[in-house]
Amino acid sequence: MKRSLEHIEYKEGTEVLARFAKALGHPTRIAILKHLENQSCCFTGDLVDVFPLAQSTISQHLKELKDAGLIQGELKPPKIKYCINQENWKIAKSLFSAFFD
Amino acid sequence: MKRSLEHIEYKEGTEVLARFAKALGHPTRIAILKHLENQSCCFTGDLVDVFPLAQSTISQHLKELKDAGLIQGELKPPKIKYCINQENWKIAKSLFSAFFD
DNA sequence: AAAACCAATCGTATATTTGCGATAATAAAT
DNA sequence: ATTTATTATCGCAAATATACGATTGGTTTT
Repeated sequence: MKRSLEHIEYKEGTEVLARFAKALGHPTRIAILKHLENQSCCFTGDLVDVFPLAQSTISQHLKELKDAGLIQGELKPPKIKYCINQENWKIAKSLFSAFFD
Repeated sequence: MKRSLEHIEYKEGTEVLARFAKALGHPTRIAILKHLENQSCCFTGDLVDVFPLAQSTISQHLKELKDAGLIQGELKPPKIKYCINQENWKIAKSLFSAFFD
């Protein structure tokens, strides 16, 4: 990809916002988050039932959202309960609303 | 990529929101939009001076933003003046703010 | 200890994105 | 008509993303 060697310096918050936006940049992930907002929490299996996608694919999307900090997983063996990460959600919310004036 | 043949049906607004988010999913594009918000408008060349990226790379990012509907280009030969597409900006703003409760 | 359940991860294939230099396109100025 | 200025597009290479089936890793139940 021929990336410039040194890292570009962006203004405060720019990269964080882009990171959140990137995680939101797929309709399935938006749908998962909407689902979580309604249900407050849910298990991976619930989503596999809702979306016509393989379990591994759902799991991958959940990982993306988790890596971006938008959700968190709580162990409820043998399941995992996913919820919105309220702390980061607030940050995302404020970054987006600041961005849009 | 082994995509499912038929298109998944998402709720109203989900794909539009994901489309906007995807366009915002790169720090350079966030920075370009921030720049446009400050300057109100600018030329491709201005951005090439601001960012340590090749002209073709900047042009590509502008194309992405234009395709997503977030900006629009006005011909000011031989330059092109880019501005935020206020109409779609409002839509994006309201979709994001609705999404974040 | 074995079987069952659930979710993550691995391996793979394909598509898309990101970046660059080089080239083309368009319009203005000479 | 040629040159100049500005931006878009092409072609390439490398990185990421998306999707799947198969496998693995935990935990509970039998």
